[in-house]
Amino acid sequence: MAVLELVVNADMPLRFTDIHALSRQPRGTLHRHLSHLVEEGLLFQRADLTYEPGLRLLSFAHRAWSRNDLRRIARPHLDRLHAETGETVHLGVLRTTDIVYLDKVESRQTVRMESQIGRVSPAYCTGLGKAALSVLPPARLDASLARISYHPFTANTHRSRGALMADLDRIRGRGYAIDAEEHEVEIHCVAAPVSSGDKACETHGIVGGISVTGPAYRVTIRQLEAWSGLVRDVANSISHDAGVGLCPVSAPDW
Amino acid sequence: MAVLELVVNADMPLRFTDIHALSRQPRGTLHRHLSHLVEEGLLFQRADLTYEPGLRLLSFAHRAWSRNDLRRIARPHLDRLHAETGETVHLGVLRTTDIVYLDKVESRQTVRMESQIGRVSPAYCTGLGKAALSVLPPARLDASLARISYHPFTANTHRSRGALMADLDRIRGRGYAIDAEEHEVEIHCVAAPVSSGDKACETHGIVGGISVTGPAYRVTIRQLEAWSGLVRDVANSISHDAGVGLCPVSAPDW
DNA sequence: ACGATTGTTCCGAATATTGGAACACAAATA
DNA sequence: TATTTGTGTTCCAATATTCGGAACAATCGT
Repeated sequence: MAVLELVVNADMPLRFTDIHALSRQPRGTLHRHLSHLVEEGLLFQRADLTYEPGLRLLSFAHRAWSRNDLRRIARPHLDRLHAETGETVHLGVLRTTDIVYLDKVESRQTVRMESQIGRVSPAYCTGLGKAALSVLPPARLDASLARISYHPFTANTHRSRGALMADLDRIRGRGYAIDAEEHEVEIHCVAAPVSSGDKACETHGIVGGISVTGPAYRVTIRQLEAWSGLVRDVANSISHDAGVGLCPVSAPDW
Repeated sequence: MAVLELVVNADMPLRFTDIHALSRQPRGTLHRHLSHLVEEGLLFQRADLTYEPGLRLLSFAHRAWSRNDLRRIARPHLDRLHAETGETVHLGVLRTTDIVYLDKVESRQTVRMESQIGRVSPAYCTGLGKAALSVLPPARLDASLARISYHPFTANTHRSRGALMADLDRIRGRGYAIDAEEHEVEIHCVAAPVSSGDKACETHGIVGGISVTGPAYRVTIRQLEAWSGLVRDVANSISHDAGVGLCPVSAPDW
């Protein structure tokens, strides 16, 4: 898995020696690992002997995405939110320290829609991420915070656990999070947490959020706060629907 | 991997016992496998103890898709083909016996675009699949054909290796494939093969295709044949670009 | 032509996986 | 309430697999 992650996250096809240098595994072992991954279709070996992500990853994701309950439940709400704001709307889910984008409704189709789905962004400096962190039970929050490294993407990015915690307290109080160019410059965002399943359960249970994002020149902080109530309400609707649709012991159909 | 495939391809979250029955592995072994898959984020265990595809699959696919060379190269050509025909255009790649959809340009945005990417369809009864099979070197073609089971999706679906082979011969002769309701009723399609990399190489080298698809009432067989030359030419352009862009020993940038 | 680099194969030693059986818990049944 | 059935989890010795150093080709650079 470490090898797969390494090759997939690279920015270009890697040769055997490149992977060898990065993974620090013995050559014999590494070679066998790569062969297995290629056999399984998780990696693809090109004619020039470089390795790149395999097609099977795509089909896995297609199944994962098209089946996803939260996404299915949230979709009409996202559409509504987009209709009322006119800006880009995201749905994301927390995965330890990162947010994975599950769905998107875009104002203009200039940037291709699916290009964002499956993308991963740090939780501590995005609206979605901070909203999700704010509703995490203490145990899981600690586990996440312990693994964060505070990379300063912009001048506004939180630089310490303390700063993040203070922000999370504010977010818990208001029920929504604001990202004012913390991850990308010229980008503003307002987000609210979505939690599926029973909150009673400390370990399981999906935590995520929805957000409205736009360029800073058009979407001012004032505008974000005007939308904040709406975003929070829509997020609550999704949480509610997700709680209701909580798979009631459904048996497989065979 | 067999367990992962099983859970991902199911139509609903599976319980431990369901997977046990399907996989025929001893309970101890299966339990450990599932635990490992959950640890790795490839599966997710819900509060009701059922298993569903994990989020990590999405992020893997995002990387795989956004980096994919063939897709990047083909995109402008697909746009051109769509502009000239006005119908849905697909790009797909052959994976042993199946076609994996890599990209899509749709006439109307009614059906969501990304819903198809990563989807898998049988090669022997789709235009894309037959086009790809038609340019496969004999060794690889045999390997693929040996693993096909001829499920009759419609009245027009090929039912035997012989029928498929005869069709492939025609396709080789003309340079394009026609799918007249072989996979789905009321759906017509014309496709042409794309082969990236050096054809000299027998084992490596990507084989795929592009297609124009539409409802049978609007896109008649006559219409398909009118488009066939265009589709073939665009496919050749993509093959050419892919051959040129054939990664010339590029070193990683670190 | 020569050494350096790269990809691949081999095989005994070390290790992790296997799977049957026992365990814990719940829900259903008597 | 006692008993049974079903379900998820843990344990551990036998076993099969992986590990990784070293040898082997093939290619590249000079």
